[in-house]
Amino acid sequence: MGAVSSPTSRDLRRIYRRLRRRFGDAGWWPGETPFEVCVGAILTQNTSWSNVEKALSRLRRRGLLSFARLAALPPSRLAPLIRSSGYYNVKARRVRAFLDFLEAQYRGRVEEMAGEPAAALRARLLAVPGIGRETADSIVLYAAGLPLFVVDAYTRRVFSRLGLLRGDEPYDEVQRFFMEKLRPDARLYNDYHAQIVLLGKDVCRPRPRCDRCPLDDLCPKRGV
DNA sequence: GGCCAGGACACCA
DNA sequence: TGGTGTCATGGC
Repeated sequence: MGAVSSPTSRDLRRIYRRLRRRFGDAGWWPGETPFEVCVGAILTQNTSWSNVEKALSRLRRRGLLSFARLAALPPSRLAPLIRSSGYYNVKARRVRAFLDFLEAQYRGRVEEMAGEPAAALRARLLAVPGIGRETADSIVLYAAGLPLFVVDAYTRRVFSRLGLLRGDEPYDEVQRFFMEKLRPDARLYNDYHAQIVLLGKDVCRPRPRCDRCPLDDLCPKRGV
């Protein structure tokens, strides 16, 4: 149920190879440290990355992109610094909640999160207010390096364009769609999702311009 | 000036 | 359980 058609793991690998051919090794999450990845994952909620990058750069310039420095900052002082990322009051509180969690559970060290199973870490993160499925999975995969496939707006858009998803399936269902077909490999999940985002940014816009899409012959919307 | 962007959550029926 | 409103900036 859910998927419009029933692609096999071979289909997903074929799409991946096609994307790799176009974009190369994405080697991707735009963050310089695992800690930055966590902060970025929260700031990018429903926000374009360019706006997030402005906020991260601001924090970086002030030397605030570390647990110790950021934890010393109350949300009321963090909020204006992340203004460009939108929803800044909400996000300041969410960053704070994450920092409290990180301190309580992992002594403030993101690296220590990698020491437990992906599913267990995900469940813990989901208990943090302001961290939902996508943000939790982004942290698990891109900061902790554990194998969970990240589902985001790009994932839904690209694969619904391909006719392989409706696009409105529940998050966990879309995640299973990928994880049941791909081997549990964090590097694969990382790069696959990165490729999807690159394609989504590049051609699979809401108003599609599919003329340059490397998946043309797979895409029912070709020529739209 | 309107639309869109790598969500999460409270509230309501 | 599903639908809706809220949070907000910046680029095009």
